[in-house]
Amino acid sequence: MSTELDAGYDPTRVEQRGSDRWERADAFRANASSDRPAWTIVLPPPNVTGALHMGHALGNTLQDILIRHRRMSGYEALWLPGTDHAGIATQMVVERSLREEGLDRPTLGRDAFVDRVWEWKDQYGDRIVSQMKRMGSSLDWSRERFTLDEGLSRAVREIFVRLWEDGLIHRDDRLVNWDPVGQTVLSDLEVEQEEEDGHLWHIAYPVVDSDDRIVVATTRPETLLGDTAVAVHPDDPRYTHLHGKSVALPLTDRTIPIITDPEAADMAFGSGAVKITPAHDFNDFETGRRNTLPSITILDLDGCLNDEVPERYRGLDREVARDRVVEDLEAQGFLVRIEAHRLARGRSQRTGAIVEPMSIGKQWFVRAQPLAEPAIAAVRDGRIRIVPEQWESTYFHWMENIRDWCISRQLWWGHRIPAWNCESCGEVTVARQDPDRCAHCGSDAIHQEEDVLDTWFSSALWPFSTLGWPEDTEDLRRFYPTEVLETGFDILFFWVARMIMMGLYAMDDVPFRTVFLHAMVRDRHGQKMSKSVGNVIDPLHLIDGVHPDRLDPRERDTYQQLLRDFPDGIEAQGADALRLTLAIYAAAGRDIKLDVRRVEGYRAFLNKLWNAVRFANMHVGEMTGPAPAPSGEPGLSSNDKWILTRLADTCAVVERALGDFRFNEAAQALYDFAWHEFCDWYVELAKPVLHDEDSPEARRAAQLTLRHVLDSLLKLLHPFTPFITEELWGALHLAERPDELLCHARFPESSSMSRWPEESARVTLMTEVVTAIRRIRSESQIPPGRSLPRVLLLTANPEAALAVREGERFIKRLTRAELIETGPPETSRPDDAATSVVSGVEIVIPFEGLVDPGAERERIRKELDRAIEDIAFFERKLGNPRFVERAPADVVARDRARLEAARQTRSSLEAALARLG
RNA sequence: AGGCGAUUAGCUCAGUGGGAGAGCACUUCCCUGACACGGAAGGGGUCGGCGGUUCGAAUCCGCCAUCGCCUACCA
Repeated sequence: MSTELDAGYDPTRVEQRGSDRWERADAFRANASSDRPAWTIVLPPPNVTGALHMGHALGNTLQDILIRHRRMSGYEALWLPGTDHAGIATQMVVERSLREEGLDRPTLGRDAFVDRVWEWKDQYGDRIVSQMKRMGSSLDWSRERFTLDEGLSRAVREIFVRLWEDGLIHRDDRLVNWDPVGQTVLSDLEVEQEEEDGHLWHIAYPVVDSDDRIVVATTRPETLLGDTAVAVHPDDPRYTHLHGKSVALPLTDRTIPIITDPEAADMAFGSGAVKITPAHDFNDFETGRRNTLPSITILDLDGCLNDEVPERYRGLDREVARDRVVEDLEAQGFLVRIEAHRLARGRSQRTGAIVEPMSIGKQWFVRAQPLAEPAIAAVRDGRIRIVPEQWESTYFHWMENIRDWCISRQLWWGHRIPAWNCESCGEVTVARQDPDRCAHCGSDAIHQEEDVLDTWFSSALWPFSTLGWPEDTEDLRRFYPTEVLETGFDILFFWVARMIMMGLYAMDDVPFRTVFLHAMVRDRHGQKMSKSVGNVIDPLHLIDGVHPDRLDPRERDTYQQLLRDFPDGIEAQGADALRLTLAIYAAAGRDIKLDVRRVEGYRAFLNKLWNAVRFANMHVGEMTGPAPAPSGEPGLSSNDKWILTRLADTCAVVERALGDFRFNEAAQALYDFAWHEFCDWYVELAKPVLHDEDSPEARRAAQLTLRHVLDSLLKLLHPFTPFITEELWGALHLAERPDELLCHARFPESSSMSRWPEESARVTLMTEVVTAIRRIRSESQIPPGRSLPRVLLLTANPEAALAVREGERFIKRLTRAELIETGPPETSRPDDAATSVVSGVEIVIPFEGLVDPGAERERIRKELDRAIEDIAFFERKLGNPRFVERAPADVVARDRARLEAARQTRSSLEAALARLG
């Protein structure tokens, strides 16, 4: 362990050392058999294919702050990591690499393909894991899990069978969302609605046995080929005469009926008539069911038109077919008009493909409503709290209108559905153990369902499957329910809501007590980060630095905005600076517009902290061991008491803020205390004492205060900036045992800290006097090198008098004053002097050739104007009888005191002006 | 269409009932023995607009404007 600290803070070195030290000590392994209360967070498992992005960085930072705080506060803290197999994403990645080898999935076959995915996972799957370690996340890697590992697969199977047995899983042939690129079904949630510019085509359908035509409008003219009816409202007078008739479907030789349906047709919209395509539209599907219409599927799985349509459209992609259909309609006189129209189109979240509503046979669904009811109750009665609270209404709204969850996916990478279809009797057998024969007829002609389960089905079990469920393990008993679930609001429904449903179903207890939803990280202009926009900020670029020349040319597009803002690249800021930035940005309920320059600002803060510890080390370097509060030290000065009091106040703010997920408030309080109170004032005030060999008691008290404050400060900061604090704490030799680590030290408690309000008030007043003198120096342009031969500090207030007398040597030092004279306001003072008043203390600085009288008159007039404004303000306020009557007594008293002070200031300044002539 | 949120210093943001704050940027001065990733001092805001409640409003309520986000089956 090095005692000597480098002159400058180098995050890269510090963080490497910190990681090594924690890893060697196995510092974050939770002990299930300890007698401390358990406190658990499960890490939202990132995709194995993923790379660390700002959302992860933010989530990891906030979770690590919570878990480190609890670990240091006497809890058995477990933060459990793992990754998610990410069905579609991973399968796509591996298929892409196969294509590069000239292979494809079908030729490889299912088993060989799955083997390839596992190979890929073993090779690349730990990228995100090592990136998370770089963030300083204090995860218990000994408990790392993967959604497809053996234990979790058993949990998935068990829950599937239970749900099936309880009638909560069923099969149905409904319209589902088909992703023609991913070649799989998607749940409603995985489809993103996107508004685009499109058209509305008005098409005339000729009525059979009549010269009449009925005009329908559509955004998708090609689906006309699958129409099986035209619907009108039964009460629509325009169409009464057509009830019961049929139309000849253009471009086909089919005739379809005109039906009446009050739900399908809206009289007020367009022509009031609507074409019905049951096989390719969710509404039309329902209309079809209500009216027992046939359903004609016109698309194949690739999104191309199939043999149900006339020959000239077969095999065309739907987009191409659309153009041809429109052309043909126009040529044949069926096209009435075209309007521009905004429409929402569903796109696959994973592949970006336009999703087609279609039927592809029986799919597996979870009946969501029975599971949702207890999940709603858990939030409503407060067993689960959602932070920020505003998300609760969103949660309730979704849960109360929840729809069945389609869980089958036509993929190979995932948990294969544990269901066997019987060729003999057609029944399905769902079983915990792979069956040999059909449970219904005993036939051995059974084969397992080809589909796998939605990845979110396995992640819904994460809070208990990772702890060993369905086995009754020690971990499960000890660490479930978990405490906090921290994630982005964008997966509130995908994941959080489903975990609540599954946790209550499987464990009969909530999976976590608090849901904390963090904001989205955007670029500095508030734009969502995206590769195509080129405004992505990679957390690792901030941590390790980035130089344009070292960027892969292909990555330049992704990071073009960063390269524009920082043409010379960015220096390594370190994980600590990034974490502190994110913590300070993380005000509840607001998006984060990340400005890289702010990271640099917080890195500067850490450099400041580093140097403060270097300073301390020079003066207390010989001391080792714990640094208890020096409350009873005989030499304890008011300055010492002041900083100890401010420490206690800061600690209280941190405690309250962390308990309430107000990370920004806690971090900001520590920043202000460390820099603007400890470094700016205390260290400067302590310097003369530390150098003073003649007052050993005072010197010792200052040394002990310095150590204690830094010890507490490093502890308080540790959850935010773990690396640098661990390093500095080591350098100050504050450990009880040589192998003790800061991450295991005891977090400070404000309740056990002493406060000295009177001494603190005096020190605060002294600092105000110092600032006032410096202001005169600066505004009167007295060169910094010149000392002030004489300064008078005059006050009628005994406490203020005590403060300036007590602080005399410090005021002298900090303002370069050679002589301080104190006294009552009656004291005679020279005519040629600069004057200022602060907190009832009149500051008089004789010119001695240093100050220009004209400029000083100017300066005093400005200060006088402010005093006069103040007097007017408070006179007006206190002159209002209703204010004096109704405002709280302390507010009135305080304003009276302020008025009195302002009047005194005025008379002092007027007198000073008079003396100047 | 509905719901939620935002609008505070040039930029990015804190601040929820008692005289407007931070970081960065800006101006002046200073390489003083922890730190120039620094120090000292300073300039800059009718807190989106209009009404209301209150002794008192950036803060609570209503309306409007602008911008986001999320839900929704409008052909």
